[in-house]
Parts: sequence; structure tokens; C-alpha cells
Amino acid sequence: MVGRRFAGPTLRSADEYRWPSSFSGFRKRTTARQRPLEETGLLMNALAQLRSRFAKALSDLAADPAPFTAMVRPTQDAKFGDFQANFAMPLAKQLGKNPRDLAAEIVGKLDLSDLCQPLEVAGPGFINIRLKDDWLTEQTNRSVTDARLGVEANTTPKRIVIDYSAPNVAKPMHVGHLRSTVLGNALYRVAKFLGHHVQGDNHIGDWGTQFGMILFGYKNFLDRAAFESAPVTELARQYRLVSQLSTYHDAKVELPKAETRLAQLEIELAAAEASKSANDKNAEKTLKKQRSDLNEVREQIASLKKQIETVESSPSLKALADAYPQIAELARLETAKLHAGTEENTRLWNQFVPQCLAAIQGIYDRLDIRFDMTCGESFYNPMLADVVADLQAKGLASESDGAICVFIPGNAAPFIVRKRDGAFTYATSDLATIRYRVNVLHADTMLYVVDTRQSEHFRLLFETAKLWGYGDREMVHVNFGTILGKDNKPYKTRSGDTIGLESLLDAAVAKARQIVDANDDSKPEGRELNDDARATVAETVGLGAIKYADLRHNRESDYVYDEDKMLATTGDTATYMQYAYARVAGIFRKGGVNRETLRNSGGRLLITHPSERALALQLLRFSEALDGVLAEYRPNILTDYLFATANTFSTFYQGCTVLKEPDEAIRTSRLLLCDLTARVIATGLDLLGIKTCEQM
RNA sequence: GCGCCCGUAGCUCAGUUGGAUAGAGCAACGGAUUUCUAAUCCGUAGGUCGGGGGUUCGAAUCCCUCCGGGCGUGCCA
Repeated sequence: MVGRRFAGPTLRSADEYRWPSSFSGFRKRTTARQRPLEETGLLMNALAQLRSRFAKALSDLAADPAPFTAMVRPTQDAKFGDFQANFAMPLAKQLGKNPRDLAAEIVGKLDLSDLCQPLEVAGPGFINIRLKDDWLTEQTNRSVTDARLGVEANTTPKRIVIDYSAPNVAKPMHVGHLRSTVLGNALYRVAKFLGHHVQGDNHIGDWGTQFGMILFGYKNFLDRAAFESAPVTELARQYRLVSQLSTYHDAKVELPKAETRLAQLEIELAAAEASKSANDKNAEKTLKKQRSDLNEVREQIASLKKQIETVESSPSLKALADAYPQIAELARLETAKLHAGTEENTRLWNQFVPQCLAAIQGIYDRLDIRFDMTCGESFYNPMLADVVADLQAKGLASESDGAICVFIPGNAAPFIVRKRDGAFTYATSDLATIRYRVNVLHADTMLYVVDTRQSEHFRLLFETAKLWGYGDREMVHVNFGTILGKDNKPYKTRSGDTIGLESLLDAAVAKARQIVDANDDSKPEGRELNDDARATVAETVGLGAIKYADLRHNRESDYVYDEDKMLATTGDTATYMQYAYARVAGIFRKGGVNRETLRNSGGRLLITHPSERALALQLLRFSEALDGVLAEYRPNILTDYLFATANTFSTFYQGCTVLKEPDEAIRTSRLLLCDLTARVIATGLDLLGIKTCEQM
């Protein structure tokens, strides 16, 4: 299971975590808040502008025009124009009118002549909208000189806390941390770019049983020399060792039980098969279930045997296992002592945590992942007793079977905030976190970028938080699916171990290097990149491939980790976008064009070819794509957009000469399009946490 | 047992919350190049949106049911 949640190293004052008083780049925008959007002159999002116009026309037809203006959207097929309004049918029904007549009526009282060509009513009452080239060129000209590429910062920014990555710092990060980290970071960047006040919070695991294992290993099995030269590696080895021994003893106990159960299931199945009468659907179903249970137990047994075999095949491991039959209990004891605040364990913990964090930071640096705060379990630990007491005082939590639980109507499982043994759970910690995020950070919205398998936990958590008095805040479980191997099972090594994140990155970069080498070697005029440059490109391409593959899927789907596909040089991959960017960069390099000068040259966009219009329109839709990402926390909307943008550019570049264009005004216009394309692609990729190269 | 999720082209996946003739990529096939970077572009073919029923102007999308698969499920996080 993916690690998640565990607390900040040392207790820090709340002051450190207050919202920054200044958000440079956003403040100016917020002053425009009260003015109608069109009057600010900043609004370039065509869709928002159209909706706003339609809202006026609908104001005396519908009490609340919002749901209807939401039905103004980009067309799916260019033959219907650029946008379409689909509200006439439902609105006509509500008003008891004919939809086509209503559409015509609205078209009649709407003057959009500055924006688009005359509106057309089609089919049962669709209103088709096609932007005027004049308006398109005007907007594009504005974007060219706009640092924000025509994307308006939100006029009513929210305070958003995004909880992502959240590894257990006691062990190396693995493939299971990839999605939360990559997805969370992309959402973080997009939300920030759109003007929200965002706090990226790494809710690390630094207070749980894993630390007990490290402490036990350190005290009993430490290789002092190894620890002194590479402390984190040695601590990770200790964790693995203790965990392995403890698993071994568990497996020894579990194996006979599983075998008994297997035998029993086999007998039951045989009996059921013998007595089954033909065409009995219920019996068929039961049999199926039994076979599936049987398989499950067989797999469990195989896994247990493997765990046992691993230890017993190594004399040294076996000796350790025999010497410490109670190792799990002993490790738990170390955890308990840490929680109780004994001098030695506290001192060791204070020594280890910063070292572990520094190691993890190495991966974050490489992946360019940013957080504003790192508060995990240890940070919230002192608040937990009070959380439980408060829940009890308010009558929300009660004792059941020795544990303190919150029962949410409609949910069979209780939300356990204190175990029978008195220990708190991550439920308690999550509640303390919500209270902190609301009371101290003043969060309006709290996002949890966590594996979908924990959705039940979050349902209970949010329900409990609502009852507790935080119902006015938005809490969203931004859930995501599992990364699978090619066998369609959760991605593991052949021997069944989880895959370390570092080695995953290295493998992708190494593969990218081969591609970069092959491509550069085959250039008509010989290689262009020295070894250092190739290494940089390979790092950019390799890491970009991993991130993009993760982000381009609908987050809720599982997906198969396939290095060949994610690093393919054709198709919907980061490489394709990075290449599109490098091509544009090459145009400026080759033409000796200073892009800054170009932008301020006063040159205007001229539409002389369909692919120029298509590209300009596509570039103006950047803002729509970003809004789409945040509407449902789906970065794949941005990957789709970027792929379409790169594709539209390639088509344009195929059909339109740029540097070789003899007409200077047209050449300038096309250079402006190239410049804008490069900036949109680079910015879009950057918002996904993906880098670009000037040359590749 | 109960709960949640999924099933879309040969493969991998989108599908803007109910809109027009369901879209991409890969693979396949056909075409474009004395390359402003071909890591490219254009085109062709490929579908009972798991099956059935229902709701309505209109369904891949909402409801019911069946089939197939995944995940979770009282003291791990």
C-alpha cells in the first residue's frame, strides 16, 4: 500500500505556515475584482466572454442563466463553427416554447457583431458561433505582448491547500508515490498560475511503525561504517531488514492457517461441483466465487512461501530471524517509546528525520517538485488527544468495543479515532489536519491527492469533518488509479518487490539517452549536441515522458507503465511536445530573431492561410484548458490541449513557410505565431512540471 | 455478504457532466521530402460504446437488470 501521511520533523511555530502576505504577480489582478470583466480589457478567454454576453440576453428569460450559459461550449466539429450554444432546447421546454423559435429570438436580441460572424440556428435549436478573423487577430496580438499569454488570473482567488506526495520518510520512495507527486504538483502549479493562493503540503509519514523498525534496526543490526558513509542508505537497509524478519515470522504463523483454509475451500468446491444440477444459475455463481476465493488463497500461500523462502535460503537472515522471534513486537515497542518521548529515541528520531528528508528532497529536486510546507504526522501528534476529547464532548464520538469511534449514518464501517490500545489513528491525524488547515491556514479548499483505494476513508473523514463544524469548506479527494505492470497487476519487480522511484527515473533517462543519441547521430549535417547537452536532453525527455504518461490519463483510470510507449517519439507523448518546442526554438536560432524585439515590434497577426487561423484559435484556448484542469482537478485536459496545440503547429509549419516567407508582414506574423506557440507549449508543460530544451 | 469503481476501434486511452454523423494515439495500408529539425504532415480503413430494458426532442453519459473485471471492507496507513 502506498505510504501516506506522517508528520513534520520538529514542531514549528504556526507563524511559519501562515499564508504568504504577498503573492507577486497576482496582487495587481485582484484590484480589478469588482469591475465587469469585459471592461478590464484583460479578458481574452473567448468562451468566458461569450458566456457573459449570453447571460445578459438570457437574464429576462431565466431566473438563473448560469446553467444555460454553461451550455455554450467549443464545438466538437469545426463545421459547426468555433463555439456552439446548446441551451435553447432545455430552456424552450421550461418556457413551453419552440426551441428553434427561441434560439432565433435570442439570436435576434444579441449583438455579437464585434466578436463573431452572424449567428446561425441549426438542427433542433443549436446556435453556431464562428469568431471573426478580426477579433481573433486582435486577441492574438494582445497575447503576444502579454506575460500571461492571455490567461486572466482568477478575480476571486481561493485559498487552496493541496496535500500530495506524502511518502513515508523511513523508506525510499517507490513507484506508488509517483502519481500523487506528479498529479499534485501539476494541480499545484496550475492553481497558482490561475491566481489562487495555494499551499502545497507534503503530509509525510514520520511518526509511525516504520520508524520503530528503523530504531530497532539501528540499535541491533547497524553497520556503523556504512551508516557513517551513507546514513540514509543504511537506515533504509535496516528498515528493509527488520520489516523482512517481521514479515517472515508473520508468514510462518499465517501459512498453516492459509493452508487449512485452502484445504477447506477445496473440499467445499468439490462438494459443490458434485452436487451442482445443470443450468442452476445461482449454483454457477457460487461456484465462480468459490473458485476465485480459492485462487486468492493460492496466491496468498505462494506469496507467504516466498517470504519464508527468502529468509530461510540465507543462513545469515535465518540466524537473525531465529534470534529475534518477537521482532515485530520489539519494533512496536520502539515506536511506543518514541511516542512516549524517551530521551534516546527522540534524539535518534531528531537525527534521522532530517537525513531522510534530505534524501527525499534529492528526488523532488530532480523532478522539480515543490512544496510550501512539510507537515506530517509528528506535527499533528500533540493535537490528537484534544481532537478526540472534542469529538467526544460534542457527542460525535463514542466508545465501541474499547475503541473511540465516529459512526456516520449510512456507513457500516466506523471512523476510529482512538484504538482500543489507546493509540490514535490516521483518522485522528487527518481530522487534526483539517482543523489546522481551516483555523490556522484559513483554507477554503482542501485537496487530497491520494490513491482511490482510500476513498472510503475520505468519505468518512469529510463526513466527520462536516459534523465537526467544517462543512463550509470544500474538501475533495482527488483520487487516482493504480500504476500497473504489463501483467495488469500493480507494478512490481519480477521478484515481487515494489520498484524504487529513483531506479525508475534512471531507467527512463537511460532509454531517453539512446533515443537522443540515435537521433542526433542521424542528423543530415552530423551531430549537433555534445555529450553534456545530450545528457541534459535525455534527463528532460526521460523525466518528461514519465510525468506526461501519468498526467495524460484520466486520473481515475489505472494505467499500464510502459516505458516504450511513454518514450515513443511519435504520438501523444511529452517528447512530441518537447520536439515541437525545439523546432520553434530552432526557427528563431536559425533566423537570428530576437523574440523580445519581435514581440514589441508592433507586428500584427495576418490570417492568410487556414492553418494560421486554426493555430491562432488554438492558442487562444489555453485559458479554457487551464480552467478545465481546475474545474475537476484533471491535468489530462491540459495534456490533451497541448497535444492538439503541438499538432496544430506542426500542420501549420508544414503548410506555411516562415523564415523563407518573402512577404515581410506575413513573415513577421508567422514568427509571432511561432513565438506564441513556443510560449504556450513551454508554459503548459511547465505547469505540468515538464521541462523543454532549446535544441534536441 | 455489503460498498465503491470500471467495460468505448486489433492495442492503449479521451469523451468538457444529456447534444448534431462517438474521437485521438499506436499498429495496418496509401501518399508527401534536393527538410525553415521527417522525433513531421496529409489521407484510407477500423465501432451493436459489454448485453437487454427504461427515462426524453436527443443517451457512451441518467435509472433498472444481467454478464465480465478491479478495489475496499472494525482497531495498517
